[in-house]
Amino acid sequence: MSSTSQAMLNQGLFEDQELSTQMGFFSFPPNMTIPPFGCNQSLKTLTTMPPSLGADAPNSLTETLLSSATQKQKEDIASHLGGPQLLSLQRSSANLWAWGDVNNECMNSKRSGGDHHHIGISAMKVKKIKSRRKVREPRFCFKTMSDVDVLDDGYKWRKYGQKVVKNTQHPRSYYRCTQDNCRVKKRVERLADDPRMVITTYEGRHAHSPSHDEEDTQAPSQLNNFFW
DNA sequence: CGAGTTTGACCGGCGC
DNA sequence: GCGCCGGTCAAACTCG
Repeated sequence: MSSTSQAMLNQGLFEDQELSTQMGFFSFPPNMTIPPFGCNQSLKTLTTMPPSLGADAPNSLTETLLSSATQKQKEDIASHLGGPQLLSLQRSSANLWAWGDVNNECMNSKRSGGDHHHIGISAMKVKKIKSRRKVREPRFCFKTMSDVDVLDDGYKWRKYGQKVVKNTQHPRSYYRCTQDNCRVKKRVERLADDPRMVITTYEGRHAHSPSHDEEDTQAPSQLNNFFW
C-alpha cells in the first residue's frame, strides 16, 4: 500500500462541498473514517437523491444506513453534519436515499476552489435510473486529490481497459478485482477541470477481505472496511 | 514465463 | 433504423 494514498484517503482530501451538496454529494469530515460506517451496505446508501426519485429508492435503505452504523458513528456524523440533518434522514421516508450510482455530473463537477474536505458520492440522473432495465451492481464514487491515479484500498486490481470518454481529456481506466469469484470493478479518471482530483467509482461488493501486500501489513487498518 | 498493462475492436444500450 | 458512446474483450506487449 502506498503510504501516500493511504494518507490522502485518511485525511479525506476532498473539496467542492457546496456543489457536491447541491448535486447530491455526501460530505464527511477529514478526520472521519471513510465511509463513516465501515460497512458494506452503508456505502450504497450514501447517495442523496431528490425526493422525486423516491419511487426508485428501496424503502429499507434509510433503515439499512442507520442500522449499519454504530451509535458512536451516528453521533460522529450527526455532530459533523448537524444533528437535525441526520435525524431528519433517520425519520424520513426513503425518498432521500437511493442506490449509489454515478453520473457524468459527478465527473464534470466544477470546482468551487474551497478548502473543504469531503468525500463525494453522486446520484445517477433521474432519467437514467427510471429508464434503466438492466439491474446493475450498486455503485458509489468519490473524488480524491492525489498524484496517483489508483488509490490503494487494500484490494488487488487488474486493469482491463482504458477509454477516453467524451468531453474529457483524461482517459478513464477500468479495473477488476483479481480475486476469484469477486466481480467488483472500479473506474478511475481525473477531473477534466482539475487534474489533481481523481474520481474513483466502485461497482459491486467484494466477497472477500482485502489482500494486503507484505509491506502493507503494518499500515493502519482504517481502510479495511472502506469498500465492501 | 507468468502476471499485469495496453490498445484497437467489438458489443449493447440509448437517443434521435 | 442508425449512429454515438460507454464498457468490455482479447491479442499483443511489457515487466519483473
